[in-house]
Amino acid sequence: MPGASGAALLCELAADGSRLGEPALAADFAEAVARYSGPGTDSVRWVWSSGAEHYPALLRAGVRVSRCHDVALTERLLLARDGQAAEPDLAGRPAPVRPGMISQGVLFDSAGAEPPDPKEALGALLAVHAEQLRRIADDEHPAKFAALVAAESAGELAAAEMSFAGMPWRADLHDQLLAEMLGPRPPGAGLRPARLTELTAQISAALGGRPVNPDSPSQLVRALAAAGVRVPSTRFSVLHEIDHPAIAPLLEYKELARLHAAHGWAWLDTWVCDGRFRPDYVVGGVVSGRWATRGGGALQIPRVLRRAVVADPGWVLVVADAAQLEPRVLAALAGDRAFTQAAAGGDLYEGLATGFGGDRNQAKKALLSAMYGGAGGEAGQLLAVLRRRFPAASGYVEMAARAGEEGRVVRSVLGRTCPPPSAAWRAITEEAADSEAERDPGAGRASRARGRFTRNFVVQASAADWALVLLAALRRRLAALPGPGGLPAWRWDPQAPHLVFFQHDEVLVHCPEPMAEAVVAAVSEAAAEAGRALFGATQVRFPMTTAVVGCYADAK
DNA sequence: GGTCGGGGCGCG
DNA sequence: AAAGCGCGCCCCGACC
Repeated sequence: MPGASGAALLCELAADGSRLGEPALAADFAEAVARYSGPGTDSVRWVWSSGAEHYPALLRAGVRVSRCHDVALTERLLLARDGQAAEPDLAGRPAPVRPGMISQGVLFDSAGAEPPDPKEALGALLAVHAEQLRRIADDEHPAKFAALVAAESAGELAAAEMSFAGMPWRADLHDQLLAEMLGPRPPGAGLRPARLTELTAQISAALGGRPVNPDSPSQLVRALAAAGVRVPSTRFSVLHEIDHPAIAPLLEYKELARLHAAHGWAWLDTWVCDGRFRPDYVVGGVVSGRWATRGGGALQIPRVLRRAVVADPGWVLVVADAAQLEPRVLAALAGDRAFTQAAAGGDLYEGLATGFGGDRNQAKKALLSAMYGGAGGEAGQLLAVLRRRFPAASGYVEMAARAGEEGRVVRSVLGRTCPPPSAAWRAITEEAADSEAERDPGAGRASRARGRFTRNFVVQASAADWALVLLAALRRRLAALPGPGGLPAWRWDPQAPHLVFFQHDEVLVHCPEPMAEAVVAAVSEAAAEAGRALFGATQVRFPMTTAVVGCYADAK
């Protein structure tokens, strides 16, 4: 850590969170962590206010930790469980922060604003931590909730390490791809690439010659109407049905303009440095427990740009994604026998298809409708089939939907809890009405919308639980592989395999080519471990599709 | 000059 | 009658 601010106040704790001995001042936190990391210290778990705040500096000092309890992330899980989900009040003020939380911790930084007394800050942190352990033990399912806390905390470690390592990214290939599609890089920042200018001219010409800004949906709707084409919107699904000379250049424009705006040269300049893209992950940033990222659109990288993700010379990428994760999770959650049978094989939808006259596509559509709350078109009929053939699975999501419609909360398999309904939702849905006819139609709409949310939450959040446990298990197994440099596990080893990307149900490991086989094995062991951690002895399998490639685009 | 909601679309 | 979940990000255009 830079300068004089790398000091830390440390205190050993017992398993119940009580102090063992007096706090000790360490002049160099990284060195202190290293001291606690020798052989026989596998069970050490660092308790700190926030890994996001403290771990990157350790990594820069070449030190990694294997386990931690992240007080900030844990507090958020507990608050959500106890129905205290943050909701901005009418004045837009942020939710209150509990004393001793978040900003104060094991570490103090003399460079910052007037620091709190370190001993007091440490005392507050320890008190919150001990209280968290009690609250976890009080959970309806303490072991599962503790597993969730451990996985969330490990996720923060993995996130910091992935940002530190960075995803290999060839700026030269990215630039080449952009040039092929858009024309050469424009000389100035605000200038449009040649191809977009050409397409804009073609669109305007096809619509009668008056200039039209293809980025403006309202201008497009008007210009199309003037040309005799009436459209309710300008989205792709609407436009691509239409037969008109303006449509082809317009659709091409939309695709390219988006690429240019979201992941074009400006993105490259901002986000890729020294051959690495370093996303800023927000662990648990989505209510379902999925991660988000801050800037960089790391979880929306267009598939075409995977060409630019290339392993270093002598290295490979192990690309692993969970096959049909959400339906498998539903099968295990519901314990549906027939469904579980289908999920015991390789292709889940194929296994379900017998229930739908052998039509795999129909089976898939029915399942997605059940998980998302779709009801329109043929979905209704397919859902009826699903209900008959797989009663426990559809019953499970129907129950979740009903809970949501009634304003209750639902939980993932490890106990992540969805937010309670907003005050506005309650006001709309609880409005008294003398008869169904007088009821505000908005009430039914809001109620059903929340039902779709909770219906999906139980599946999406449980799938996120699974992926998080997978990530934590894989991280641990990778660290245990004998590294080529022979460094101990507590040292960050740039020569060893490491996670570089995580996207909901997919992970990338960058590793020396000779170690690829060991990494692939670690992935499948981690997947099996995640299945056991969530569901015990279920028959449902959670297979990973794994590819060892030089370039991300060559996976699957 | 800024903020903010909507349209649209990338990813899962 | 409404009409499939979760995000982040871009641009536009209305508004202050």
